[in-house]
Amino acid sequence: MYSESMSTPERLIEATRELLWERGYVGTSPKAIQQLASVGQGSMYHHFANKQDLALTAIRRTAEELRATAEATLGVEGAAYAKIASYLLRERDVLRGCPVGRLTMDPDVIADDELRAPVDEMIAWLRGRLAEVVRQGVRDGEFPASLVPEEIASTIVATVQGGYVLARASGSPAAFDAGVRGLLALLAPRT
Amino acid sequence: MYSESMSTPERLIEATRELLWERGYVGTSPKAIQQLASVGQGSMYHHFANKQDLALTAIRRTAEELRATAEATLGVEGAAYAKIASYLLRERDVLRGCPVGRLTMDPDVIADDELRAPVDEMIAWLRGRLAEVVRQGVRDGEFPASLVPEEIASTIVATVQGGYVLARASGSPAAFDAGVRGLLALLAPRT
DNA sequence: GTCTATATAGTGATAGAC
DNA sequence: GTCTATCACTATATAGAC
Repeated sequence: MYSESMSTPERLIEATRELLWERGYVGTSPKAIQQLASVGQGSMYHHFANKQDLALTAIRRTAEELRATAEATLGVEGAAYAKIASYLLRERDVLRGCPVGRLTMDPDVIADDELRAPVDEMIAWLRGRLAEVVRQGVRDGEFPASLVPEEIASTIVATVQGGYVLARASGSPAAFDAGVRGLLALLAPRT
Repeated sequence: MYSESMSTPERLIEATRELLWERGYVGTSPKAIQQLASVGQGSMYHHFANKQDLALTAIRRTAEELRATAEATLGVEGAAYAKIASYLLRERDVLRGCPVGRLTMDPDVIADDELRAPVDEMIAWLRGRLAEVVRQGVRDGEFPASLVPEEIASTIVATVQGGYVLARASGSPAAFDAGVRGLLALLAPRT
């Protein structure tokens, strides 16, 4: 239930973001969105053409938010390892999973190029941004020159996305933390 | 459409496995199962109490199969790194994702302890089994003693599970391969 | 064991009044 | 902009005949 101070379209978008995160696209019905947003059937279809249209708006906003969150941990001054650690160790609602990554398991999102696009872009951007940081680390002698920045970046993103899977399977955030600590140990500069 | 030589329950289980992999629990309807299995409504409810019952049978079988597949790569004689590489590099239908891991993103699976149990057990077993291999590697001096086997095992499983996310987001298996190569580079014994 | 009939609720909209 | 009515279809079964 969203504040009455929010406009109707705004409440619909926020309700959709919430439900997409919780239940995915296939598991989210227009009716559920309307109820969570306290908006009538007619209103919803006045502001948005259909479920896909609303979901697209919601996904784009969520992806943009995640990008900003990541940049906040990676865009600071400092050593590459420290930036990566900061990204990996930032506070997360682990058991809820990643609101963007989880959409990749949704058949209707993957089947629809328009819905998949913002998901793809966000993850591609993150891989590229992390590759930059790894490249800096190699350049500074922090990491061995044998490492391929794009590969390590993919490993980092995968560890996070997969960490959510482990955590949700076991019902505990501990599994996520274990995976992250393992990766940090592997990345740690040998002194 | 499954062979007529398979029994009715068998066709139902196989159809359910297929659909759970493709569309998840929330996205799979009894009707879709019946059609794929070429089994009538009445037949399905004769052999299985309901959707949950059938899904449970299907999930258990898939988990068991995955366990056997993993053991085939990890249970051989050889160095720890080689076993891990063999596990990571085995052939996979990358764009389809993991038939067990994907269920962790399904709200109705996570909300139902009975459905979650086989998923949890399979992933817990895999983490434990990989931890054993890492422990062997540490014992043999293949990996630094500073590594915590349970953590590295979690990182390995997470990289695989997350690799599927990257691949499906980008629509290409290349992202999965990149993540795996990055992890193998980090694990590679420094000579 | 399999089939058809029936049932309640939900899905994803469209139409038109207010 | 919002509301109610309506719609064809699907979801998830249950009941009972064959």
